[in-house]
Amino acid sequence: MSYPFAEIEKKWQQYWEQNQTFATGEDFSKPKYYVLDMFPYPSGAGLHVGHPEGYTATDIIARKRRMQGFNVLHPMGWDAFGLPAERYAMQTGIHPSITTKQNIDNFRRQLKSLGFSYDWSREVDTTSPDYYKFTQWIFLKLFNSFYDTAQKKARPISELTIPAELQGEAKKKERENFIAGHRLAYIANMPVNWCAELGTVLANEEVDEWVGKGYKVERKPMRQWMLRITAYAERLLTDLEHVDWPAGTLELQKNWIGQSTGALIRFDIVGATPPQYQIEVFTTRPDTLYGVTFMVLAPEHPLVDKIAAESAKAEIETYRKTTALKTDLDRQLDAAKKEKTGVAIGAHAIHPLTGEKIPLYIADYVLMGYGTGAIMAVPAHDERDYAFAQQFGIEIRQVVQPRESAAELPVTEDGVAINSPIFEGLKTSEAKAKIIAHLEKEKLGERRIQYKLRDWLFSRQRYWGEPVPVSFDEDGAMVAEEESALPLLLPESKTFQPAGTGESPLANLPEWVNHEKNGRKLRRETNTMPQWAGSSWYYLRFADTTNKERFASPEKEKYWLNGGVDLYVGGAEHAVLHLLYARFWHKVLYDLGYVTSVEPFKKLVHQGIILGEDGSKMSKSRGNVVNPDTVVAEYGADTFRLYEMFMGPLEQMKPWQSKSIEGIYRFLGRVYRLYFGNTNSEENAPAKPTLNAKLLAPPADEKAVLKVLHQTIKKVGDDIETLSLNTAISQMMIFVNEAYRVESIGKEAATAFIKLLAPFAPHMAEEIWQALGEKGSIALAAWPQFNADYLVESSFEAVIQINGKIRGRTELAMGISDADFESAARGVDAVKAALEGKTVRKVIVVKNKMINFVV
RNA sequence: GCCGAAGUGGUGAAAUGGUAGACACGCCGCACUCAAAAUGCGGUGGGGGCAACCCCAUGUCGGUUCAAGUCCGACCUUCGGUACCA
Repeated sequence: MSYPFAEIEKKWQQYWEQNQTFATGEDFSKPKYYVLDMFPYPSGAGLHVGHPEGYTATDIIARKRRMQGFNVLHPMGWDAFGLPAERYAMQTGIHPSITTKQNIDNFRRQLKSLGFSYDWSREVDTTSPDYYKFTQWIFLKLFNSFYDTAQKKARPISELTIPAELQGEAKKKERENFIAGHRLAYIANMPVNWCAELGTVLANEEVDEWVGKGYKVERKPMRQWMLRITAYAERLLTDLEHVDWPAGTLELQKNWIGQSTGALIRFDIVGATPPQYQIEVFTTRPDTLYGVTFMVLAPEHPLVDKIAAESAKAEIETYRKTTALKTDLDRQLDAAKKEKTGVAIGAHAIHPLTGEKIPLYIADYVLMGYGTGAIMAVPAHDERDYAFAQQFGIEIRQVVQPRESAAELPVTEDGVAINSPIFEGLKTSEAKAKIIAHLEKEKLGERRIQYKLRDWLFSRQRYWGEPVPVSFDEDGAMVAEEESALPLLLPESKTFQPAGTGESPLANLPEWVNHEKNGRKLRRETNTMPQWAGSSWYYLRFADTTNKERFASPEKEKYWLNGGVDLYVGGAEHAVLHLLYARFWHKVLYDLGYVTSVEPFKKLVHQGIILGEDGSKMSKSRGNVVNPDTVVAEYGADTFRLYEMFMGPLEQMKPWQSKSIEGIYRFLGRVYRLYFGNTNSEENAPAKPTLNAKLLAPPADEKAVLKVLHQTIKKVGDDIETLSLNTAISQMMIFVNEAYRVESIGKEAATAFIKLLAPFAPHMAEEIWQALGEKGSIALAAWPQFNADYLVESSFEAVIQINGKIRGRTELAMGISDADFESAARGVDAVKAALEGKTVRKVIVVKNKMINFVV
């Protein structure tokens, strides 16, 4: 053993716990720093080495901020609802709350063994009723709010303007439907992935897995809770300007929201006896309107049944059935093959400009969930429409002339409008503007901004989730739980199998489902919330975890969330959903006056994945998983922390290398022996190691020591700010190498250096701090100040280049004038020789660095 | 297909447009040791030369510049995300 880490680490972990070293400061006159990790799902497998990578980085910055005098909020919690615990319960009959608790205990033990400076008194658990009380409370806020499109914000549903024609007792039902249609939480029939054999709905991500096992999954409309995130599409997009996030993540969010500008155009249906039906389409290319030769509706488009010819109805039904059975994978394959299927429905629309009859089709390449679920097809200028037209023998009419006139159809790029009377000869961008103006004038359509973002499917047919606090009376009217009655507890249960009807296991508990309120017989909602719910607001709870009345007191919210979470670190796999959902909830709470910052997470960083030693992803089946417990037992927590930070840039994917851990372990041993002298073997080690007096003696060259010390103070301090922790560690190694070389560095430098090491290797730092005779914990000592004066040098090694190639070097005084620099350079023998007989055309001097002769 | 990130020694990696390879791992050597481990010290991109030194080298090909790993253009490869979004 290179140094007694086990003993040291245990000692200081106990010390921190007993002394509450990391209790969050509550003196609100001090500046705050809120640094947050994405909280883990406490799985049965325990922590793997990927978790502590981000946790160590945040711990280092949290520890530095504390030493800099900030109030630091650095908490940890558990995203503990979720499928694995429920699956396990279905197999074993053991209640998910029991396994969840065991897993949490294990995670907590592992995290504590790594010496993270969390304030453990602020732990949150999404499955605790004290916590999900407020998850349900936020749900009620969503349920009881609507989005005011004029003010562009959410408002209480009680402020919704009810149209005059819906007033009065006779219109009660219509009025309720109107209100329900505006709520931010609403019920809809949405196509979901239904597996009859499993008796449950599957998430998109799960479909492939089960289909692979031979199960049949179909798309089926089912009653679901939805959250109206689409109302926030524009703000979720534009507010990205306010955050400091990785460029790639911003791009992913933007793509996910998927804004496109174009036009909404209305086509009348031919020959309809009243009512006069219309098809609305969205297009980003209104300039191709003259090229429309057919139209396509999504197979499940509601208008199809109303306008289809009798003769086509059988074929339509067959087509609908086959598309319903198609999985997302099938659809992707179809798209790749560029083969199109569809059915002519025997009806026609009228072209709004030419009055021509346009045939109508249904085809599954048109999706009900995007735009209006119907398109105007322009085969000459859209690849999909082109493929369809070719297969069905439909006319292809070119209306855009591209720059390269030889280009083959379909031409999807911009060009000049042709065969288009109203805007003949205009460039695409101008043609778009002109046609939209024309459509608006003639009331045939209007400008439209469309988003890809869909509303958030918020219900799951699961037991292990937050109950939705809404009931239904015998007429189906919705009755929300009173806020004062929350939490609506998840009932005890012995079985966790789905009800088989597509309802959640809660439907098997009639005594819970059926209840009475004011003499009204009510049935509870049996679907539960998705796992995303609890994680969409936990960062707010950390500001005030014990508050029973509110998710957080206004004062604490305002203090800790001022400007949002200062630094949020977690995996890139959450770049879209979790971060989008949390931002959405945050904005709703902002609109309703419950939070004060526009965005929840100011700065975001993703740690890279740690691969197995073989360079592939760690997985049980490959047998390349590294367990942090093993590493801690063998090398200690400080080595583990330092190694993970030394591996490479935080954001980068990188393989685990057991050989390199040895190097870090050796470095920490070197630090230990530097301070405590060479204690050599275990037997010889004194019980209480004494300080290495030689190290603390005044240095022979104090200036040199102070120079490398202050270089290190600067480099380590700056690098922690940019989370370049690998190079911070390199600099500390340089300092230690230098200390070994000079043998004496003096007490001041010895003390300052150990403070720099403290955020990285806190246990050893405490041990040395104590040995140095300092009082209290080093975690609360003042961070060293950098002084540039010590870095000032009197001379530098000048590099002399000729035509950009190095031809010599010479020692020169700092601040030398350009002219002196040049003559000194010309005096160097090698340079003299190289310049012999050549004409110097130009001389470039980089002050205090180098000179380049151009010959 | 589209969007994004990245390609530097045997390996992990450093490098405000200004000395490419800091710091480590590994390897080689030396000291300590009967020996080994541990530890300490030194060397280590490739090629040439006794040497001083010289040449080559940051995925490929071009360009800008006195000067390019870094900026610009095209391409290749790898990894992520996404996918009939009208």
